[in-house]
Amino acid sequence: MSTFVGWFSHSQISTMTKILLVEAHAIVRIATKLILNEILGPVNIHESQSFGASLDQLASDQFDLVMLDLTIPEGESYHMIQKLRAIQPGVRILIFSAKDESLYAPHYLKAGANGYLTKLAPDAEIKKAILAVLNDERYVSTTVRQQLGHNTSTTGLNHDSPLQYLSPREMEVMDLLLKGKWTKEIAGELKITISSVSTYKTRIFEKLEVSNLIEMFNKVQLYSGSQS
Amino acid sequence: MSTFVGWFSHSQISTMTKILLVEAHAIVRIATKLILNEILGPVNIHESQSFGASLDQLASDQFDLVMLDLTIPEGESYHMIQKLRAIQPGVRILIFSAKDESLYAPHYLKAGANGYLTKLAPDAEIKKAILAVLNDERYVSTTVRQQLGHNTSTTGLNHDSPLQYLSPREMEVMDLLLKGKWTKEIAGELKITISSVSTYKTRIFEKLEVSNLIEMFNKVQLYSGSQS
DNA sequence: ACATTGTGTAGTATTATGTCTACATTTGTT
DNA sequence: AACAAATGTAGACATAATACTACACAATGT
Repeated sequence: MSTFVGWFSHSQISTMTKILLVEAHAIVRIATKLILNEILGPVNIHESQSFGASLDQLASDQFDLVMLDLTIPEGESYHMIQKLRAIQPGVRILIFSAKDESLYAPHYLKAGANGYLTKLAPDAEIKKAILAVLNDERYVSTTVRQQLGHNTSTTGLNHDSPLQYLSPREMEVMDLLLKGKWTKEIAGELKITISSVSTYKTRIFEKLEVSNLIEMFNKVQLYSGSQS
Repeated sequence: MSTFVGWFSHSQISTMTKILLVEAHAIVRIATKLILNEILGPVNIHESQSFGASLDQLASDQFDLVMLDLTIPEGESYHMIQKLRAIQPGVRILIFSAKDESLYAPHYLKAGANGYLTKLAPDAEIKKAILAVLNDERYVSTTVRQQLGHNTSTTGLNHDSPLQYLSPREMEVMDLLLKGKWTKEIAGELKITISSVSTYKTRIFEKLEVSNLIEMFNKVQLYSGSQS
């Protein structure tokens, strides 16, 4: 059952490949390590169970790849990409998340991730994604690839996720809103005024064509089955 | 690194232990199988990627244990317990979910689950949970155990939904709230003052033990079952 | 290079909502 | 029957949220 695929091509890396798993769920880390060993052979894997911890690890060690879960404790949505890159500009970042890819992938790719892999992906797809990113290719599922291609408006019909039209900041606010945070709380968390949060809220509602939280909840739920 | 613990005690089961993993994420299934093999030795594992599929499998095969993720496609919150038991009354059910245990565990235990294991649990805890449930013990984390102990008033088999404690008027207001109506609108519709609506809202939140609309939404979803 | 749209951010005035308190009616309980 | 708890309802007052408006700066289109 060993599916050792061999070293990834163009192997510029002479020392052992070093990978950081940023993932709070032990059960996921276990299987990920297994898969990494299957496709890469002996490999140097470090783990973080919070985003803060991952920053520390990046600061003290050079990594080839970071596999990043989005629902990590201390997570800061798309800012995480920037913060990781601020420490190691060249590090490859593969998002590995349970959040619906068609909803979130475009945003994270835009923010600079090298790939977005959903946890719904089968075994083979996971391997493909890891190898692709290690070879400096961008990884997205075919679904998302089509989605990204489509929305360059050729057909009047686009049944893409409405979330695509949200700006990064709006996205961030929406996530917090979806967690049940109130305006004031969000303002504090993002260190902006309540007024600004209100503005985002208004714009989000407009873009999503909803008029209240519940409708928004339903609309997003529609596209994003699960995440917990 | 093999942590084979041996057969679980009181092994009434002569044939090979049969386990059903109801889990949409391949990555989680992989590690779970690994762990099961570590603690139980050779074991007969089946997998379902949707709740519907799991019902089919239960109907055609006898299982010792079902490990059930709550965010499974076609999932129906706590009704799933009843439906599984309707097919195999004696089957042990261990919830294995990423949802916050202190919020959800009590409800699922009341609904009849044999244990609630969070995906945040470390390796060792996962093993403990599986073995406990296979030995017909109820498994909960120590956190939740304390939580359950606290409200001794509810300790007595009260396995109904908190929605039952709402008065008719409160129920009415809640329904409107769930439709996204705002306070003012509800007041108009029910021909009472805004102030009264506010009072109901407060009482509803108290009874449901939630602090905002989103939590309320989730809680109600939990008890009033399926739709998607 | 210039015009336009999108994005991040707030101030202020206005409006909505929540909190605390209160009280008359039911309803439930010994 | 007698008393306690739950229910339906509000007023006064305090706090929170929104609508407008505005503006700088980035991104994009022509």
